[in-house]
Amino acid sequence: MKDVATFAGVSISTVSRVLNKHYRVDEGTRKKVEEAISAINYRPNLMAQGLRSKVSNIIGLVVPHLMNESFMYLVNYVEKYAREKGYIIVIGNTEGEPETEERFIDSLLRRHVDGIIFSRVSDKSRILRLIDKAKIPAVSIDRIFDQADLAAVTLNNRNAGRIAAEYLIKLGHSEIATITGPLNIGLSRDRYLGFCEGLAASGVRFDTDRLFEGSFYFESGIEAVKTLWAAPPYPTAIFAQNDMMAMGAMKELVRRGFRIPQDVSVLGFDNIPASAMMIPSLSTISQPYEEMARWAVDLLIQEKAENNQKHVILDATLVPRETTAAPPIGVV
Amino acid sequence: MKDVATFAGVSISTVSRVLNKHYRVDEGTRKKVEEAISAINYRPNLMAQGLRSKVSNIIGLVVPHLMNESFMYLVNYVEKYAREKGYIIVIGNTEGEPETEERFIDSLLRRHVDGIIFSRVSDKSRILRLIDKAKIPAVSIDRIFDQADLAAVTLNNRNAGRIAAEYLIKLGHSEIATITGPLNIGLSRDRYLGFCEGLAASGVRFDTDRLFEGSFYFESGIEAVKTLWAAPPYPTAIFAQNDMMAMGAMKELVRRGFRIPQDVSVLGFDNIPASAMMIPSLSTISQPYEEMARWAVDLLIQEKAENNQKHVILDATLVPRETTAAPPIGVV
DNA sequence: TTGTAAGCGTTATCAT
DNA sequence: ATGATAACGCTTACAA
Repeated sequence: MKDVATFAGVSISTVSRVLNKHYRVDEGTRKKVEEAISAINYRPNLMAQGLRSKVSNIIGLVVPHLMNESFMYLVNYVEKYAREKGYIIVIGNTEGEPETEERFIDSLLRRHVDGIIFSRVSDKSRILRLIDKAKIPAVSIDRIFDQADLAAVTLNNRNAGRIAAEYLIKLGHSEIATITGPLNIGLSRDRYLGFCEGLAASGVRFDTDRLFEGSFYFESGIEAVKTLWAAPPYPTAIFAQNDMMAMGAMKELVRRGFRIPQDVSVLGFDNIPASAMMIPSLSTISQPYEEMARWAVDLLIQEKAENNQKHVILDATLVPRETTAAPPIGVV
Repeated sequence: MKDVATFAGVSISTVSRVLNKHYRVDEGTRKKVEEAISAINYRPNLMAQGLRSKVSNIIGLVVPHLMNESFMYLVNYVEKYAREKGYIIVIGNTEGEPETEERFIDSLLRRHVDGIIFSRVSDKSRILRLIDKAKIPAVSIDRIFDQADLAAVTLNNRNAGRIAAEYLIKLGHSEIATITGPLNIGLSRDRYLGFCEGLAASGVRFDTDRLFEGSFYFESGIEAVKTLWAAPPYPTAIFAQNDMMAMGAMKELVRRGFRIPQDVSVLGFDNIPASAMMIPSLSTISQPYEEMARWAVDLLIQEKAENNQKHVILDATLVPRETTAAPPIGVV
């Protein structure tokens, strides 16, 4: 910068002023400085800028997993919208470990990032307190925190569960099983709750024999079918709270000789890319990932100005494909 | 930091000294300073540290796509190893656009990141010159650049192609088709070349009628089968250069009434999570993503010290699953 | 409109 | 062993 100044025959403050627009600078000197800048090929040092002006143009993104399609969607779209707004993303995979989580957040705070977006932070983590104390804007995805005044964007999981139940019932099913995520996670409980409500609304009673608490992993879909299909009467449809478990269920159902969807209908959740590639392609409930990411970024940026607690709830949509159909005749 | 100093009754240089170990500081004062630090809950400002000491502990990771399982693997493992080494990752999705690419690299340089890892940078991009001029350590994944003295880690794609051919031949196939990636990409050509060599080594001649140049997307797998199965004699096996195209091919083959693997064997490439979940599960060639990421990070860090051109070539491995079997009797 | 100078929070070079 | 102090590259009153 000093070089630019001497090259252009002005002081460094003038250089700074042409760099930061909205300063009144003589057209002539502006020209000279701009020429000097491109002649020297000067690039401002963002660390120094950040140190002085207290903005880093960095957003931290904290996720519990990376090898998982739904988080991949999140990372993809958050990066995209952040980039459009002039921010860069530093990403932290906490691997579910509260300690890793804390270390990462601490690193973000020491770097004075402009904001933090996190998804499914662990229950026992103290990061809320850290963030609160640092007074850094933050947005939570997939989970609401009453205590902190923290923006959040979540899916209407309860309604999504209803949608699943209503769809399966409309197809004619009444013997419906479900594989949930871990029930100590709020969104699993919500989806389950909505699912039961949806059944009840049509007068179908749900028996907990038809419930399997999974782990969101492929294998638990297999386990679920082993348990739920242990003895007749068999369900004619199954709703899994994510696509990977649905695929596990399909795998085991096919292994046992059931045809999908003629004998059993399978409905997933998440609409991961693989769901469209399955044979038959998997019917599923789709989350509006792109919209969620956009809201997260917008809330983060806006929150800096206003500071009002905001909570955005978005709705899931049904994506009917090939794994769902009417139940076999004579079974109902 | 000033606060810590006054609290402990010492000067800020002493505080700095206890922060940066390997300085000789009196045990007593060290104690006092450490107490002050935790009393005030002081956290060093990494921006200031970076400005002064010229290290940021940031690694930039540049990829052309994010919504793609193989890049997801890369991001996951690079983040993991970088974290273990004390670095954070800022991620940039260039979406294949040279301009986005350049803007991102420029932003990294202005932030004085400690290194840049990039995968499949576009041909016409000028980022090599940018990186070279900035003298920032960088490593390229999936591609070698002769011009720049740049570390690289690549897959032995040629050998991977051979492995595919040899496996299919060993199963008894001789009518083998292949779906490549875009042939203007080096790794597609290498896989194709190795594949042909593998066939030739067993005296099987490859006819370009059996070649379909795909795009690495699902749809091009479907297109490939439409073209390759337009008229008899039909291939009894097909090797796709990634799993998504293999799945597309499966989809279309099943639609046409072929059984997999009884009528047609399908072999993919990448070993994405979905490949194990397919029904039948997809045989594939696996890339050592974790090892590649570890090498990339190691090369980046080490390169700072030494500065010798390094190039690591890793080998793929066969993952036989359910979509490959002997060809149907009477066809051979 | 432009220049001077102080300061952002560190580290490193001097002295002491 | 510790303390002043300059410097890193930038922004911003304040002065001119």
